Amino acid sequence: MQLEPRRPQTIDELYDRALALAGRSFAELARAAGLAIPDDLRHAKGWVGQLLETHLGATAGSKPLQDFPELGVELKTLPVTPEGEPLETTFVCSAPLTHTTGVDWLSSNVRNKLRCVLWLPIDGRRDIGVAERVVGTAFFWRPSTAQEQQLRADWEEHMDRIALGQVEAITARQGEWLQVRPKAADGNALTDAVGPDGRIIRVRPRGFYLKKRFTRQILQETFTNAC
DNA sequence: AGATGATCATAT
DNA sequence: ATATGATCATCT
Repeated sequence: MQLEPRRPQTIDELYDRALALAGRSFAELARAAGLAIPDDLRHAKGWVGQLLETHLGATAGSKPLQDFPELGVELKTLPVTPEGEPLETTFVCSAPLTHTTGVDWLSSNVRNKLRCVLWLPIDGRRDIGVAERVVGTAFFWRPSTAQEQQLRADWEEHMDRIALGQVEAITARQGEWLQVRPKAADGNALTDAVGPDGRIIRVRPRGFYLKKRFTRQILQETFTNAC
């Protein structure tokens, strides 16, 4: 296979290219991309995501943009079990801990990131080597009205706590579908946040993550067909 | 076993 | 430190 470094020009082109990856092993994709295959993902957690980005022509780098800005599409890999169950939560974006006045759901990063997602289920089996794992069938998703309400309700609950200086009281157990968890390089990473008395405090950076039950719901509505 | 809290790599 | 890409590893 030839690697396609061009950016896809249309949604259809992106979709076709993503579907063409179904069934392919990470070994062949890595070889085509000229990438070395890690023994495991312990020290290469974002490796699969980057591998797929390369194959689909996404903009590499650290820019705070969607993967395909012209198409308004965000790419997300989703590790799944052989039964099609999500194996991990899905990181969405970092959580703003200061300057939160005025930010509402409609203008939130969470909503904007999730407006249109190209999900790429990937073989998440840890009992086989990375090279042997394969890509699943890609699909486009936009949140339904009901799903957007689920996310909005959780987002508002989290943002209320953050705005009220209760960041440190936030637990990953909170939120039915969307949770807030640490998102940092290590325990030394600190950022500003609003403290209980309204003053600025230093805390571990946090991020919004989709709980498994949310992505499970997406997978089910997508792959459940009437037989 | 599954989820929570912690962590890993890279670029800017 | 912040953004991107996430999974690890410990605890319950």
